[in-house]
Amino acid sequence: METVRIARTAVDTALFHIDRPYDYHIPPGMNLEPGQRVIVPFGNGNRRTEAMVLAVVEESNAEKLKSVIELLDTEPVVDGNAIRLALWMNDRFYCTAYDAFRAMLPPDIGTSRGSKRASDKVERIAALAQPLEEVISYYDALPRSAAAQRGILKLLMSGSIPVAELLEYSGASAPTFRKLVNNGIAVIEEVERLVIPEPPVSVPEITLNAEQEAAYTGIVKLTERKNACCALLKGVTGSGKTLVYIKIIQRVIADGGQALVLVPEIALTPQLIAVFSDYFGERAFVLHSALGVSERREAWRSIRAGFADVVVGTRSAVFAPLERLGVIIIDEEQEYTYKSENSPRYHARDIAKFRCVQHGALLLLGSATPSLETAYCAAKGSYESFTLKERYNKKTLPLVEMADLRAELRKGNDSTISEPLAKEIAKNLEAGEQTILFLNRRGFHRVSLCSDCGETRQCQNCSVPLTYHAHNDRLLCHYCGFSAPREGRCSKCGGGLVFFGAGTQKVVEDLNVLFPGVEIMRMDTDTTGYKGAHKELLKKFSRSKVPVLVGTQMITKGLDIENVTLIGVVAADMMLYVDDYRANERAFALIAQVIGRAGRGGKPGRAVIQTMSPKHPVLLQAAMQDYDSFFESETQLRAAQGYPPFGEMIMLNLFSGDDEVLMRICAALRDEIDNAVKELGLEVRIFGPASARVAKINNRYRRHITLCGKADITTRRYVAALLRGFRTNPANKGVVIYADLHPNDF
DNA sequence: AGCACGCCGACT
DNA sequence: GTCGGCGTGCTC
Repeated sequence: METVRIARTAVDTALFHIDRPYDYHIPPGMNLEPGQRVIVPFGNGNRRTEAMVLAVVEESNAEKLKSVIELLDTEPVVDGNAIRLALWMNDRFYCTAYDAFRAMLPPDIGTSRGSKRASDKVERIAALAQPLEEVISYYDALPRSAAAQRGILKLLMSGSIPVAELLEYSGASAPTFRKLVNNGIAVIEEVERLVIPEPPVSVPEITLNAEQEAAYTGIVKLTERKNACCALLKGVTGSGKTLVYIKIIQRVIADGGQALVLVPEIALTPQLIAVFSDYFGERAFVLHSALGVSERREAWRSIRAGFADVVVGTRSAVFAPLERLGVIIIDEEQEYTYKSENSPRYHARDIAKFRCVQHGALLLLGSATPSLETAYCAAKGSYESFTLKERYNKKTLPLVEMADLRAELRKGNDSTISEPLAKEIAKNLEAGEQTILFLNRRGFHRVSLCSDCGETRQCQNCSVPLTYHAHNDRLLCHYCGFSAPREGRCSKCGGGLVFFGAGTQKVVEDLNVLFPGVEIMRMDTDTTGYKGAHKELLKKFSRSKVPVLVGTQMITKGLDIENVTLIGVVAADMMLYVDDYRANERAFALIAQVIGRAGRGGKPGRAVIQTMSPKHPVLLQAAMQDYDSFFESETQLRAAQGYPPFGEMIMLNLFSGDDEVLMRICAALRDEIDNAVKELGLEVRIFGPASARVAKINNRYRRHITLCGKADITTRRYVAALLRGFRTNPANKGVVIYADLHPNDF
């Protein structure tokens, strides 16, 4: 039987429920390789669609196949490892295979065929224009006097060489070479050239302290194994994690490898970026969102061409096309920015792990407050673990005071600033030292709290706080949908209930009343709208010694100002009592981080934490920066509920313009899932349907159903089949569904 | 999602 | 008789 070569492709417009490899004839004369993009006809109307060639295979019964229309790339834009990664993502993150490729490629890769741009550097390469025998006979026929020509030809016969180098080595003049070209013996080929960057000449030597040295030697041993493995480097800000990173990267490079460094957000880590370019010069590439489309494409091309020793970037940089990966470092690995909220909904850590396995590389996770999942792996020994305890210049822990907001309420103080905090601010104003007030903005939903005992009303099924909804005057659970009428008094002690939700603006107003005439700076997403604003504000705060800075999340990072000796956590409860199983984890990390900012140099730091629950274990643990005991207690809570790391979550998100329809379909879906879970014997709990935290966006209502438990292959296959079936069922018209593994928002 | 095929009502 | 309504079904 006769076989023909066909291209197996991942098609762009194929939506998830019809996504599978599609085969096409390769027209005669077209040279196709896996990893190249093509245009193919797709669907009844044969619409021209982009597709990625996954494989070229021999097929015998290929009569009814359509043909590839056109080749988009002169050479592959992704390699075999990347194709395997994309197929894995397709299986795991409920995205189409093409979605995965899109995430790997620069946004506007365009057609990389023959479109040389003015910005590209062009190099002139000299080559022979005729077969070797012809050249030899020309060479032999040269007169004795033509030494220059002979010199040129000798060099050229051993291979092509840049014109400039040819002239230099042969000692011949440009006109001599020109003559050879005119005689049709040699040619000049213009080749697009990427500038090969040089490492910086003088690299400042790094000296590690004993602790850093121990971590470094341990980690280097892991990279030398050339066997994929994971390690956790635990160390507070200022303990010198970056120095250890640099040393390890230097070592990996010396071994012929490449390093990939991920950071949560480029804008917040300017110092880190600066350090990398100091040490690795032009061989370090930074991929950040501020890069223009063409800059990004150029950087990507240079990296793919092998000119990078180190790539530093945010989440999407995890796909950087490095072929000799020796180590991937994820700094502040617990940060939620590593999870993509759009398809493909991947976590950079998962991608990094997969790539490390492909390359036999080391995955190094760095953090002062690791995610519970990571800490758990380290605790049970599946990750190696290293700790840096000592702080840079031996700074001591700040003195932390708990300000009891219940007492403030009893005193009649309903402002956002408690008396103890006000007193400390006054002290700082007098001493000419600076103060930072931190307010968490995430989760401004209204949680009811008892003003006497500090208790929140928890969901009976999910052990997360119920949130208050004004539209129906009820308390709701965002996990399971449980709802209860709002109570007037605390069920434990009968005390009065208060709701909260304050913004930075209110804090500034209250400060203006307390300290008239004192300059107050505000830093949040409102005041850092444009690019670079964040940096400028920080500079201003540091230079002109503005007495008080009020800010959100963003002040917890990239801030290292000696003169800041007081930190105020304005509303610790707003972090604690969020209806999210990771609330404790986030609260601990944020509070530990922010109070760690107090005091540098000689001056000791102080911190005031304002709360309704001054005895809350998480607050006390954060105040002491005691991660280990936080880990102990939190692990027990998670285990009891089966939440990660003791179970994995898959969230099904559903949208519709019509809430009635959405509710009906969600209820039916839940029944269907219940049955399937029983039938297949899946080890999962089912939550929901519950309305999403932000229940309505752009007039589209959102609800979710969440599976929590063992996300093994059977469960994942079932969810994929469920998604496909949902889309094909006409009863679900008008409702959009997608699935999210390890959602950020549960 | 698109796009075609297909089987019923108001026009030339 | 035929132009076009959008229900149903497939996409190599």
